[in-house]
Amino acid sequence: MPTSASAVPDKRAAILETTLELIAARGFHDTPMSAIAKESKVSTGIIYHYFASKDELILELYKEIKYKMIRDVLADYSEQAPYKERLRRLYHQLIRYYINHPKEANFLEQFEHSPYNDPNFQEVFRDELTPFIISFFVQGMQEGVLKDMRLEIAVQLSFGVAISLAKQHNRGVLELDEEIIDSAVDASWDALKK
Amino acid sequence: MPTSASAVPDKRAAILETTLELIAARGFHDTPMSAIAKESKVSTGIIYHYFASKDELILELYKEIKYKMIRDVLADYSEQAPYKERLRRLYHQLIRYYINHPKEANFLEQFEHSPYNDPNFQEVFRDELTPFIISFFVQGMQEGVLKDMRLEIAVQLSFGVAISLAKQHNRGVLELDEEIIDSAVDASWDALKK
Amino acid sequence: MPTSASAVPDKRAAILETTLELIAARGFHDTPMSAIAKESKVSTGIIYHYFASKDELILELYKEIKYKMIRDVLADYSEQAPYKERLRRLYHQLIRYYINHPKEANFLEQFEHSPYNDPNFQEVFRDELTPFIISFFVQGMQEGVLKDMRLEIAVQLSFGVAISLAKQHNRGVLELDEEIIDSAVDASWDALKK
Amino acid sequence: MPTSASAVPDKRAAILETTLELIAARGFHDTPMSAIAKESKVSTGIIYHYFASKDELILELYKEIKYKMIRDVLADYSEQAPYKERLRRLYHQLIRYYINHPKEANFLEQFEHSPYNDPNFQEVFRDELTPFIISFFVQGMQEGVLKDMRLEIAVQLSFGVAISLAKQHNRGVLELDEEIIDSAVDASWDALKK
DNA sequence: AATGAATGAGGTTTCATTCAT
DNA sequence: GATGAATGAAACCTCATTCAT
Repeated sequence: MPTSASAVPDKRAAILETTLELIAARGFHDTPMSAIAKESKVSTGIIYHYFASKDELILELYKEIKYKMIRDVLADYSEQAPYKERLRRLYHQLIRYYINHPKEANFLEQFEHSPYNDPNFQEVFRDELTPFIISFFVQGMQEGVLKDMRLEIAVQLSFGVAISLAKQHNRGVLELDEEIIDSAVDASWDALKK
Repeated sequence: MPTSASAVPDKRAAILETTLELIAARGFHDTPMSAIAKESKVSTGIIYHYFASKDELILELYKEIKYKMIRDVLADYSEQAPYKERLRRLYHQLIRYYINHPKEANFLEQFEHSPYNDPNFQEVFRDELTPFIISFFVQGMQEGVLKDMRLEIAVQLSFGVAISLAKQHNRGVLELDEEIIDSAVDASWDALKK
Repeated sequence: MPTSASAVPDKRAAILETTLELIAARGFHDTPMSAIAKESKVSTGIIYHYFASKDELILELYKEIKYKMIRDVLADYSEQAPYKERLRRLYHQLIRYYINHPKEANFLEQFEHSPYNDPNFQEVFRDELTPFIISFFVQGMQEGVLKDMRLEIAVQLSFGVAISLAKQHNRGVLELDEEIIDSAVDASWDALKK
Repeated sequence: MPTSASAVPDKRAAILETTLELIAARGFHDTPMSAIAKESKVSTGIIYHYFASKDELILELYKEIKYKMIRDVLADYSEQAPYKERLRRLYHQLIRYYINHPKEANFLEQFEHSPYNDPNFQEVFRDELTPFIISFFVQGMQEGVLKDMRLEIAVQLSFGVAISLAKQHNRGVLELDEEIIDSAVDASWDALKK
């Protein structure tokens, strides 16, 4: 009998962790609930105590990972630094997160390119990153340091590129280091700056 | 009794077309063979006459679409034009293909972010686009018109951005036109050029 | 609410029993899992909870029946009786088992003449009857009461004949009684004795 | 275009031969018509030109093999030889056939222990061996050279044993030679003779 | 005679979910 | 909270048979 709170195994967390691992390794279509239960060392029944359905479990996992990622990436952001430096830090943070959390990165990619990521869901889902990014680029344009261009283009030329590079690093087809990342930042900067 | 070739119902093609439509609309995990058969107006059995398994069907569909895309995108490419113009044309062709073939684009995205796209498969798969793109950027750097940078970075700053924009257009979150595309080309060009 | 153990429906046992009945009546190739499920009054799914596959189910059934048969046949065996008497008792017990368990007998015959009975399986399968029979005949030869002959020949001249006769009885082409069995024992004895 | 009769491939014979091979190797339940067609290098359709159904094909194969076996076994039978010698020759011939035709032997065993061998079929099937064997033993008893016993017992003590030994030889668990066979004949003879 | 594409019922197995304990 | 036996619809795939050519 456990006598301290910490001795209670947090089944909910174990289920989420296992789900992440299995989907990262085998994909949505090869991750049955039975495998999640077995790997988590819980019964199938208890999963339905914590999550209404498999879809709810996956959606919940997505939310938690996405929020954690946003928190991480924005952690050391400072309004004080010069604009390009702020871009550089975000760029690095984004890549760092993807590289340090390959399973999470893989899951996010799979999710966002699958039918789970339907419009209804994204409407309900409160993403705090998008408004931040919008204001980041709007601010740069208003300050006259960035070209006037569609925000979507600016995002892809910077963070979109960062994510693509991190994905290639995780796949093992491109070895990133600080220098290479900085060269990408510089090139992106050339694309964005007035 | 029809005697023309067009009267021959090409079941194999019908199956591939239906598979594309269903996966684009509903995703891998919601596209059973029974639905493909019904929608194609063929029996389930005949699918296995043309394709050894569901996986084979999906892999074959991927190959056919990818090859067609490559052919389309490279169709009007000309070595004669100045370098930036050649980039611009590829950029536009890529976007045009994605916009004119939203189902194919969607399928490619889903496939390439799913476990179907495992290393074993890509090793066997003969992609003719990658070598072309490599030589395109290597040439630009050797001519001194492009910055020296990792090819992967150059690719993302140009074609990666193009694809991302086309995807957003197809999702309805960004309305692309020639002018906007050209502004993206210009920004990419600033990123790449020496 | 029933509280006795007998109220617990032993689905595993029901599945095995039904499988035996159906295969005895209709053969391997006409005994689908769906029929086993329906006849056992269980869902198809639960069969796979107890048995990994149809083959596993059949193999398991074979093992259980074979072990039970061996136990039954050897039940009243006594080292005390004279040699011929011991032979006679084994002969009778074997026939009795086959006659009293026609479904089991039929299943064993079908199994042992089918590809299920491949060498790999028999190697793993621990048959306790074979070593017993070997020592039974070796002992008889060492005591000088039996002719020296290959064990396989001795086995067929006695127990092989017993089984064949029991099978014919079960098929209704030969009505066995104690007297007829004893006449077979006597003839077998003439074949074996020195 | 074939110009001689011998150039015409005898598809019917090829189908029967392939069926024999496949069933001997893989069993009834793993020998689909498609495999028979492929291995025979004919179309599936043509099988139905020669045989009304799969069951007909198998029944026909059984008949042909059984008749050939009977012809072979009885080939050198002579009423002239002394009784025990006649028994010995039949014994050897039976074993020789089984050993020289392992696929046929295997097929016969599988067939006769499967539901294909139902009473309706055996009633229609004109087996010329059974009447021969009956008269062989009846004659021996009438001549006073054999014990009076049920014919079924006599059959098993002689030919039943012979077949069992041949089967064991084919399975590789018992190496038969003339001497061993003769020792079995002698033992059987002791069982049968008055 | 011969082909082999085509059918579709039915085979084995999986899996999200429920529920008695 | 927790278990895991149980359900049954539905998944993928097979296969005997047919039929237009």
